[in-house]
Amino acid sequence: MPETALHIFNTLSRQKEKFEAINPPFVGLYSCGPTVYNEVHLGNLRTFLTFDIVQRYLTHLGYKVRYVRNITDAGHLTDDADAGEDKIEKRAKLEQLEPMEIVQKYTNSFHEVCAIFNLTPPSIEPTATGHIVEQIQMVKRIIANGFGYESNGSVYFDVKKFMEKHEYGKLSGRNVDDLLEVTRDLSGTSDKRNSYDFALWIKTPEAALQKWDSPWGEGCPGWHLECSAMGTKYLGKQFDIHGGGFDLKFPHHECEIAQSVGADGVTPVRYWMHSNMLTVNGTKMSKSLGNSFLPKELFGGAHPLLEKAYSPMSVRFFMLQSHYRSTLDFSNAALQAAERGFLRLLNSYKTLSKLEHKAGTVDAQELLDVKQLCEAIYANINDDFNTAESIAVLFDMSKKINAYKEGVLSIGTLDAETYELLKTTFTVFFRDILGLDKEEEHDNNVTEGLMNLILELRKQVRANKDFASSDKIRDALNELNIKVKDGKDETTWSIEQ
RNA sequence: GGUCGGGUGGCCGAGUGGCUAGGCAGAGCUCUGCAAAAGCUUGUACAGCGGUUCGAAUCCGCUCUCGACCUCCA
Repeated sequence: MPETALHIFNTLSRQKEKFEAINPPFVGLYSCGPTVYNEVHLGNLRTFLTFDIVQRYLTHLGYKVRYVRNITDAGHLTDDADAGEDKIEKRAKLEQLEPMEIVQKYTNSFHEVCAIFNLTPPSIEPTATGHIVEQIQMVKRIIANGFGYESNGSVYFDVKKFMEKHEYGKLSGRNVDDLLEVTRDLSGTSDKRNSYDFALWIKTPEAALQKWDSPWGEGCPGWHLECSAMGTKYLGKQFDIHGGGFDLKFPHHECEIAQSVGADGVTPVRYWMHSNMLTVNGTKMSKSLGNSFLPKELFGGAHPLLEKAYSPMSVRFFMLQSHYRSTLDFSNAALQAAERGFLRLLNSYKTLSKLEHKAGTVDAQELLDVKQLCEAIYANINDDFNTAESIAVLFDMSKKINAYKEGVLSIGTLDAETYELLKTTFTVFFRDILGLDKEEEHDNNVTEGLMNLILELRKQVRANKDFASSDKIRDALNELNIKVKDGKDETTWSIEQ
């Protein structure tokens, strides 16, 4: 078990804080999900991966995690709160489908990608359209408290009023004076009192495809509102962790805080976590810049900028080799380096599952080394989910494991207990916490049986020094992406991507 | 323009006031029918200029430079 306690970098305080659950053993975790108006790209995935790790590790620590990740299927506008068009609706018109067909289509696709990428599904995946009632109720509470006003069929959050009693801008480090300065010229077209006010409820045009009745007329909820309403509903007025991408800090998350405080008078979240951007040549990956990769393109290799196809787990590993709060630059070279490294780790993982402890002469130094590695890996992940450092320890462990296998180091230098510790720690991190074990689906009994047969035959021809035949077998298998490796005592094989 | 965050060896990428991160690539060796894998050895980097300090790449200041947010964005 971990020596040190989990520390999380809290965006609110801008420093690492010891994690303490509000109601242990329960933990409420909310992460902003996708707006399902088209395919998620790799950058989106990085954020979901970050919170997958959070969820996995907290679960590993024994917490009962309720992980809520929403699906935005209404109210997300293409532009400024009162000027834009609903993204889902825009797409529906483009594809000539019902808005809900768009939502279903891209939700399905999102789920597929998550599964391929080995992301644990959330406990609850609520949708905005499924919580119109809750959102309207929240708007009512905000108005009742004097922080919202109706204007021409829409309802806005009154930031100025709010600031008379509460803080606004703490999370993103913004102050309203600054906001005023850069505000674009709205030339009186806005229904807002102040440019920094944001929409809680938006009046929709007569022809809108998605609209709902409300006390203020037909309309749709503002984008920021769904997270507040659904977070409150499923995790309570105050819950432990809320996460999302860096780019959601402002205005999205800032507005969420204001809404929750405005409606219920309670600061909604203890720890805010923000995962940094995936970049391409140093620039943020984004759909609008046209530099985004779709997971499918990556796994299939079908993208002009890709030199080859990469397996989902290699990509997952690639992302985990950096810290979630740093930007990560995407390139073929980096991806290939990660792939090679990942394969090495995967090999050790497989080796470990077959390795058995044999008693020998216990070496005190070896014992200490291994124990220290097992402690270090926990210390690393406890340090704000530092997966990069954790993986470095995994590589150190991998050296030991390989040495035992090769007989360079006797496995008997460890006592049975310490060996078990090593095995458990490596396996738990590789498979459960980092979620990297998903490569082996193609392994089945038939393949296994066939390979055993082929390698047995090959062993015989090798024994007869008929190397032409043995090489022929190896080359032919290689053509099928099956790599054959002749070890000292036995021949192993693996299917490469 | 405002706010914030970076600039680390050939590449990617952690971290830190003094102790080898790690991966990939490269070089040498061991093993091996060959290949692959594996093992061992090897590399002494922290944008620049000042300052604080016994000691800084790590703290402070300035400069250069890249990026994010301030508008939809994970």
